[in-house]
Amino acid sequence: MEILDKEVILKQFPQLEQPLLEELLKQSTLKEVEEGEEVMRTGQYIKSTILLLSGLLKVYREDDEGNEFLMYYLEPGNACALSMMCTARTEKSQIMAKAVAKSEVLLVPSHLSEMWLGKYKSWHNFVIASYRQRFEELLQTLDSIAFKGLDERLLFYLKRHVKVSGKEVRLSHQQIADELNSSREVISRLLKKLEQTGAITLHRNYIEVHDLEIV
Amino acid sequence: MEILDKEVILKQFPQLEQPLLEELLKQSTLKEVEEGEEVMRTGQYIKSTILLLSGLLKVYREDDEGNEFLMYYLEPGNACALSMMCTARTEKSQIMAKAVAKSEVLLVPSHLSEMWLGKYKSWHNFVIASYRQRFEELLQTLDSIAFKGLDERLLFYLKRHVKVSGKEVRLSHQQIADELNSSREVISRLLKKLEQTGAITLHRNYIEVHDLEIV
DNA sequence: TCCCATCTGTGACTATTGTCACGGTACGCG
DNA sequence: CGCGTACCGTGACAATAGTCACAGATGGGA
Repeated sequence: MEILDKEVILKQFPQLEQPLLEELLKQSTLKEVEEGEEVMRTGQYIKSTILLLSGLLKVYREDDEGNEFLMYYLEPGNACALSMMCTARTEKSQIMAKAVAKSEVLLVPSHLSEMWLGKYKSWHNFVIASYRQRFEELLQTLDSIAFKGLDERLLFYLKRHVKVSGKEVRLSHQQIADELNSSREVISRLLKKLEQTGAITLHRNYIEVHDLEIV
Repeated sequence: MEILDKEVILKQFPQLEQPLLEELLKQSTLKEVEEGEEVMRTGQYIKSTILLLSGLLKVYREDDEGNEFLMYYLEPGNACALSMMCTARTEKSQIMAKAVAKSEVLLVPSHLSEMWLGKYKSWHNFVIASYRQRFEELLQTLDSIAFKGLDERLLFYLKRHVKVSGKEVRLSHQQIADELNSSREVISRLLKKLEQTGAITLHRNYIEVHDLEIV
């Protein structure tokens, strides 16, 4: 645990009121997580709200057979309000959060987070807004799975990835297939088609995105 | 708007504290909805939290082309905390709540609901618990769509329906197909297979469920 | 009672997605 | 610089789900 730099927090969470920030500094834990490291898993003992200071997290679902699919990304300034919500069940499927890049997170113990809901209006608003945003994103994911074919889902996936990490998508076809719960060959084929339209260019281990709207 | 029977509310929501119940009686609106009537639609002007007193609601997603899929059911004693969450967007997809049977709902204006979060501990707990439950159910639906074939999804659907409305499932194949965002013929075929295992018996406009666990 | 609207069953065909097999390519490391 | 490992491309085939066409069943009014 390091000394928290108040300015860093302030910059990411300008909407939080002063006294709340003071408490945040005193009561929360800063944690650095490496790329690929697991940040949260539903049903774990420690329940905290997670505030992302830097880096990038992906939140995804994993079933009992190791299948997974991406729910959404968390960017700096976002909170994973989910963690407040998750009961300590040890059931089959789980929600996982993993660092996509080296990240810094702030862990707020659940009891504090709950208390602050009443104590600090700005916290209350922040948590509600977080929920709202995450929920909307989850619904978009849900829609694309329920209503769309794999080709459109791939497009949706790429757009989202571009939004959080830029036009150089450094992923193998296998990784994409995993996050869409599909198979490598199928993704390769679809990507090839996309390349033929001129929307992207394929390279080893990364995809250069030109324009995904033209498709 | 009728005179609210305090005892009815009390029975459905025993976990709420006395002064809160008083306020509920004064400030909320009772509404009767007929079978098939729409109770909520995201993006509508009036934002309220919905408490279900009697009957049964289904909450589902509908996209711009009229496709739909069932998210979950709401039973008496449940709240649709979602309505607090839904911004007034007029986007493509929507969350809808519709009465499956004649129902009575209590509408709590959003600003009160939010205020009570701080004022009444029991309300806070109730809302959080509602979220949690609905969210878990939504995730189950999500799982079944993402990871399972249509046969398993149908089973899951039937089980859930049995849980809320008993072993006589009064639905046409077409209705089931709609709620699973599939087509009638496919559902008919799968149901036929289920009948052959002895799990169900098919009739016109209703399905007699014997045992869905044996499959 | 008879007729029509609705519901159900089924075969044939198509489209999409997943699986298998295999060959080629690029990169990193000794 | 060559060798191995991971990555990518592709054809053939299988499985699942959606579509079309049509026939038969059923039940509720006129």
